[in-house]
Parts: sequence; structure tokens; C-alpha cells
Amino acid sequence: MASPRAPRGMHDTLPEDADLWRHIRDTAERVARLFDYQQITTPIVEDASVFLHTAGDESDIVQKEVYLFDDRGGDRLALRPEGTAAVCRAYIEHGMSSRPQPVRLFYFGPFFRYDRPQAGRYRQLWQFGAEAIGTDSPAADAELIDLQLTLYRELGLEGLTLRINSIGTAETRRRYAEVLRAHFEPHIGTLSRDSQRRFETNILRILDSKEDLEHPAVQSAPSILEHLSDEDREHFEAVQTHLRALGIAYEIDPRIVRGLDYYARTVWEVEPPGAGGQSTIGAGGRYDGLMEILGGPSTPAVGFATGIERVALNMRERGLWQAASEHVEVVTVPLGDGGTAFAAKATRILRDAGISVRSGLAGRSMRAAMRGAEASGATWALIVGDREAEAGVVQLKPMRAEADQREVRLDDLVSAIRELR
RNA sequence: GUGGGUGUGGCCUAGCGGUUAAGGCGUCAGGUUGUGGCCCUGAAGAUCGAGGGUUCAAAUCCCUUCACCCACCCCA
Repeated sequence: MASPRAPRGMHDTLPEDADLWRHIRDTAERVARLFDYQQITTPIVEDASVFLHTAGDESDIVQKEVYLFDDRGGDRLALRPEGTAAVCRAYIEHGMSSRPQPVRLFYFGPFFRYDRPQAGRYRQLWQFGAEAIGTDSPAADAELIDLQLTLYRELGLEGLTLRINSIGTAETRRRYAEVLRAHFEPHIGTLSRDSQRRFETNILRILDSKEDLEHPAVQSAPSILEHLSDEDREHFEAVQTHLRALGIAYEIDPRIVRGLDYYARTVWEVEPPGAGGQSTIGAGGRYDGLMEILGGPSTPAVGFATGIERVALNMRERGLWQAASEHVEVVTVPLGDGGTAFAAKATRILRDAGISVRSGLAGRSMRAAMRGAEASGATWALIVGDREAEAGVVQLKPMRAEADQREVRLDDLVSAIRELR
């Protein structure tokens, strides 16, 4: 009986929201081009293996968040839960390793995760992301961070915190996990249930548990930074050197980890002040291992993604965006059959001249039509009755200024408006 | 996935066991002959998220379910 609603965790973007979204997207694309990143658009669905094999079997994405389905031909497809793996698939498929390296790409689009919705977390979410593929240079890591922070600055978001960490290579993490296992083993009974689960599934995650934040064993846990290889450490220090050269402030947070297996070395997150639950507005990292998992040649790469809903949320909270949509310039008020026909003619002429016009529909009383004209927010009302039609003129009435209404010949209408606006 | 909160016309809210569910905003129409914004009048629009149950009687109590919100988990 109940009318259908948008699927859980998915939302319509109404006209009053569209302007903010367009502004964010336009700004993101502009900033990307400032850094010479080029747009890539990949399908919203991929062969399921693109995500399932790359994310790591223990990750939540694989365990429960991917929308999976078989199409009519029996192919196993997935709604994309993230962008990086899809971009890498495209990189391999189109032989981009034969382009000048690194290949700098950005994307903007919807992603899907079957997750329990809450503020700032949706089942359909939009992300802007950028990737530099084909370089292990720490300068590339810093460049992506710079691009990301530039975007936030251009949007007016200030006071953000950049936290960075190095999680080393997969090999480094294997060794570190052993160290952690030895460290937590004696305390496992006193840890929270979640941490006990993580002890088995992803022991690094115990470190950023909110529940066990104050637990002495967590406080005293060895830092991954002490277990980096020499190459890892040099890379991480070089990233920091580049950041300082760019004048970018950062905090080192050894507790940042990642759910996805293909990450390596640098990882980072950006949070707004007063961070609460779903607060991270963007995060990035290096993923040197991903290409090989996808069957391509070993190719180092680094990138980030930022959540558009979370960016929009922050902008609204800080009053950086008031719903101030652009109004149409002209609204017509047609009266009578002759007036209606003549108004249509005037409308055509104005639109051909690039002037936006909202057609007032015939058949209403003039009072009603004028009320509608008022509500449209238009700068001018164009009143066209049979009298005007016969004389070849229109009444041009300013709706927002104190100036008088004036009669204008149809031939002079465009120039009259251009002169006055 | 776990725990908690909320759910009344498009929006905000009143009503919290008992006659036809009230108000504001918004929408539409009208306020004499071709002119808006203020004001006035009127209209449309709610089986009170949905489905069960208790009761002579339920928007009001109970159960289930769905959705949203908050925290955890995870992540953007």
C-alpha cells in the first residue's frame, strides 16, 4: 500500500541541493586540471573480481558491503564500492603503461556500499578521487595530498587536520602483525569484544578502536613506525620533506591503518575540527600492490578519494553555502490568444539571444499570473496581451527594481534587456 | 552487523485513550473590468510510516515491520 521510496541509504538530489553539488564538482574538476590530472569515467558496474580480489578477503568491503548480482548472461557483476581498483583495471586494459608516467587521473561519480546508513554514510555515495599511477616517488604522495587540500581550501573548508602514517609494505606489515600479536596476546582477555575479533581478523585495527582507546595495552603497543624497513622509512621521510616544502601542516598518527590489503607505505586522512562519528571527509594512500593483483605489471601508484556528501555536510554546517540558486531573467505573462502567441514569439527571440525565460502559462487570471511571476524570482515580467500583439510591442516590467514598466517594441526587446541588466 | 532514539497533510508543529485530527508555512483560487510583493477570504491536501493486537473506544497502550537519526563497527 505504501508508496515506494528511494532505496535505503540512497537519496534524491533536489533542485535546491543541485547548485551546491555542481559547485563542488566544478571546483574539484578545476583543481584537478590545475594539477594536470585528467578525467576518467569508468562503468558503475564492474566484473565482480575487480573488487573482490583486490580488496582482500578479510575486508568489510568483500565480507558484506559489495552489491553483487548476476546479469542475464550469467556474468557476475558488482556495483563499484570504490574507484581505485576500477581505474587500475582501465589503466591495464588500455595499456596506459605506455603513456608518459605517471598517468594522472581523476574521477567523480557514484559508488555503492551495502552498509547501515547513518549521518555521512550512505549506500550510494559520491566521490571525487585522483590517482597518480606509475611512480613510487614520494613527491607524488605529497602532490596528491596537496591537490586534495587545495580542493578543500578552494571550497572554503578551513581548520582541517591532515594525519599521515606509513604502514610499510605488505612484508613490513606481516612482520609488524607478528610483533603486535605477541604484544596483545597476554592482554587479550581484557580487550573489548571488537578488539578480540580484530585480533583474529585484522590485528592492526585494534590500534584505532575507540572502545579500547585508553586501554594500557593499546597505549603501550609498539608503533609500526619502529618496524618500517629502511626503504619504507626513507620514503616516509621524503614524503614529509615534500610536505614541508609545500607548506602543508600534518600530524603523524601511527594508528591510521587501512582495511584494504593493497595499500602500502603512505596513508593519510583529513578530518574537520570537532571530529565525531563519520567525520573523515577524505582519505588517501599508496597502493603499490594493486596492479599485480589485477593481473597487470607491477606498478606503484598513489591516490585519494573524498566523499562529496561529507564535504557538502561540512560546508552547510559552516554556513559556506546558502541556498541561493540563480533566478530566471524573464517570466512571461500572456493574456488572451493573440497575446499568448506573441509571447511565444518573444520567448523564442529571448532564448535565442541567450536570455533565460520562464513561460507563464496562459489561462490564468492576470493577478494569478503576476503572483506566479513574483514567485519565480525573475528580474523582469514580460506582459503580453492582445493589445501588445497587435501593436508589435511588449510590456517590460522590472520585478525587483523600483524602475517603471516600459513598453518596448519586440525588435528592441533583446537590446533593451541587455542595456538594463 | 550491534545498541539506543524518533515517525501526525509537501514542510514545521499541536493533540498523548473518547464527538467530523488543530494550527503555521507552502500550493491553488478569489478580493469587479489587463499588473506582483503586504493584507483578507476560500479550497485542495492526513485512512496520524506500515501491519497486527488490547479496548465499548487508539494518532494516543502493546507487538512486529519499514524508514530516518545517534553511537559502535567500518569507511568517504
